[in-house]
Amino acid sequence: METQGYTWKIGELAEATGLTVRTLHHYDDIGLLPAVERTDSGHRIYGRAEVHRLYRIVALRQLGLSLEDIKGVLAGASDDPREVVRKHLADLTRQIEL
Amino acid sequence: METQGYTWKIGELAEATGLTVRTLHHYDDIGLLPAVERTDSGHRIYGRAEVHRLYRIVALRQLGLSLEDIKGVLAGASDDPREVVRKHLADLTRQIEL
DNA sequence: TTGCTCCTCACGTCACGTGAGGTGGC
DNA sequence: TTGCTCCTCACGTCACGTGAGGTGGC
Repeated sequence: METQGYTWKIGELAEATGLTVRTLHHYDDIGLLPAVERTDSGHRIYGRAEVHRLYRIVALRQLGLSLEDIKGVLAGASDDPREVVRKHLADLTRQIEL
Repeated sequence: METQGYTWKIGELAEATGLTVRTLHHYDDIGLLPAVERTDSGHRIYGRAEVHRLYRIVALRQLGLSLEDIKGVLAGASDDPREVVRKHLADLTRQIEL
């Protein structure tokens, strides 16, 4: 089965999002954003799904979620992501008010 | 010469700002916010000036400045702090646009 | 062949977190 | 005396940064 549609190399994805290649390596290493495929020479290949996932990662990071928490949000297909973010904000509020 | 007016212990300052005691220890360690005085038993004492300085630190941190840069901004009496922040934002913009 | 981009270690860094073990003031 | 807050090490953590040394495709 071949990868469909347009694909991105890691440098292109970094440029498009303003992240560094190292950051994308890190996201791959911890399983937050694995490359969908590797070329024969080991180069990471990303597809449409990965790009969409990355934009969600960036948005959630912006809200102050840890990478581990983001992984949880994106993994919970049935869980309401809004609930997780709401909980995170509630935690922060509680921390400040204590 | 005695410390004038109301003074804060580190725990009070932490509670008032929502920071942790450890964070204030760290700011003291790196010289970003030294306690104005110590009690005989070594407890840190903060005065009005330190509280004001801390609020500026928190605000600048919010803008994404590193603690080292914040130190620079707060040290430069004659430099225009707005210039530093503007430079920082310009740097970020450039990074994103590159 | 020259550049540019990609790769994998692997140590460094920044801003603290988190005990460990102990002292001090109401 | 009991609690609570404070202290100093000092190692750990999170999210990458930064070379070091090498390969690969246009």
